[in-house]
Amino acid sequence: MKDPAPIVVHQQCGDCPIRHRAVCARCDTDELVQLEEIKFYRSFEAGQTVVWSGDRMDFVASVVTGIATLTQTMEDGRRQMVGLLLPSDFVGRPGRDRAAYDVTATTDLVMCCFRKKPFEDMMIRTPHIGQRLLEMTLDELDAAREWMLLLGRKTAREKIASLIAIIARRDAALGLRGKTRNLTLDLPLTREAMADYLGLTLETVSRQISALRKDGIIVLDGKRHVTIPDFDRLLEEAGDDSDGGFLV
Amino acid sequence: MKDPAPIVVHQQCGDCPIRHRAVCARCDTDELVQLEEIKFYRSFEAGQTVVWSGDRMDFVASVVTGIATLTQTMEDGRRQMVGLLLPSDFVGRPGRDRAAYDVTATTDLVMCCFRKKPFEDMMIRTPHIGQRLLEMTLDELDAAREWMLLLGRKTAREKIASLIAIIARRDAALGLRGKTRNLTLDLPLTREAMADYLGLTLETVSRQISALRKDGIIVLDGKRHVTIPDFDRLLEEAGDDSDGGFLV
DNA sequence: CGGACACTTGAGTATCTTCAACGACCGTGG
DNA sequence: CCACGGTCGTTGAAGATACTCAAGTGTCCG
Repeated sequence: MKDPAPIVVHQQCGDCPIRHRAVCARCDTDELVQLEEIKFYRSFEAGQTVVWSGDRMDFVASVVTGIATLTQTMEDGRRQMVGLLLPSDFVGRPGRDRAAYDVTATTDLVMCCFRKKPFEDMMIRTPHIGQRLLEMTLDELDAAREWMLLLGRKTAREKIASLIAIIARRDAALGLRGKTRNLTLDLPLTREAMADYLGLTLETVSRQISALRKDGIIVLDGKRHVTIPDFDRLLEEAGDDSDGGFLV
Repeated sequence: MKDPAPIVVHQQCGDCPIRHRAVCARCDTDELVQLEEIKFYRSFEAGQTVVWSGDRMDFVASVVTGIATLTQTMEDGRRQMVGLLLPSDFVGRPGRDRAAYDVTATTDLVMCCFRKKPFEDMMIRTPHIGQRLLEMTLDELDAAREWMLLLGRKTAREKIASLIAIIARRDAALGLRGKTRNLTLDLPLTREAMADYLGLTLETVSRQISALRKDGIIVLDGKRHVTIPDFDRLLEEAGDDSDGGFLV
């Protein structure tokens, strides 16, 4: 086993990579000082569980770096991913003391955690936080609803194409963009995790990725590195309205 | 065609049936007075469209009575319902001026609408509204995620059982409850609308309802009226954790 | 009575899953 | 160094589930 990821003891909010996208985005300098009081960092290695569904959770948090997933599991083991958390995304729910989902680090992960009670108190005093959280939650709700369309109505091939398109857009939104055409990205998920996200089996995921590759929609370099020669063509395969390929 | 549903010109918020559940739930008397200034009622007949996806929307609203649906449609006509709006549920998004989904009245419907701009201004002045909206949005997000599990991983039979269970719970939450066992309810949706909700075809919906009836899980009286002899048995069929049959 | 609408049921088929075997990669330990 | 086991991924064959197409029922309403 690798050494545990280093614990970052402290970091100034001003230098934080997610300063302008996270729940604290609208906070002024004074409010940041208050947040610094109640925050602490936690690191997780790829594969580690952050919390289990039903566990007591005495903090809320922002993803600083890395990727985490939210999953639900049925008694017989069927699993569905219900959220993919990228840097700046928020975890936990003010006003609830137990986790509703399993949270798992799929890459090495650093989270900026706030003790729950002080955070809730601060939300009442500090409208900026609640406002930003509302905005982020509404965005997540939109994303969830788009995902419902995918889960309910898209074919396996369309699901895979959609997933790749979504990852491409999110990478772009995080500023990793090069040009719009001949886009390149790394799949941050195993085939199994993709299957859990898409409501498929891992075999079907594998087959459809192979099919998209054979049809020239994507180019694979290794198992995880993907090049998209023609993004519009990918969007067609995804069944999305081809209009803008824009970020939400 | 029937006469249009009567337009309710005005109603005191104090007498409103959703006073304590809607976005205005936490408002004090003074705040209600301000809301009365910017509110108006709109009525729709069963089947009417409230707004089309992409349409300009200069109001946000609460469902007062009746049921509405949010649906998304793909270019080739495939449809997925992404929200079922019951009394007290909120429609529209502050900060966005176009509808993201089709909103349709499935029963006669009365909505309490707020002009968007004044409502947004008031949200800034009145934390109670934003707080309540955040709470409601988080609840909707949880519901959407539960629905993702259903869409991605449940069988047709489980989907139908889940839908019936959810409607039963929502009826109970709205106070239509009798006893917990030998529960009775009306399906507020056509087979087609159920199919759109569940990510199935209407034929599969019909077949699975028949199957649940033959197996004694439900008793049908007409097409829409359902009796549930044993709610726990229904929950088993739904694949849900059988623990509490509780509201959320 | 006839038509529209919501729903049911049947037969054949497509899609995706299940079960199974196998390949590539990687760190470990003899 | 290489064999070993583990994880991750690919591919094939058979089978189950839900879809498509089609016909038909029941009810409401003009």
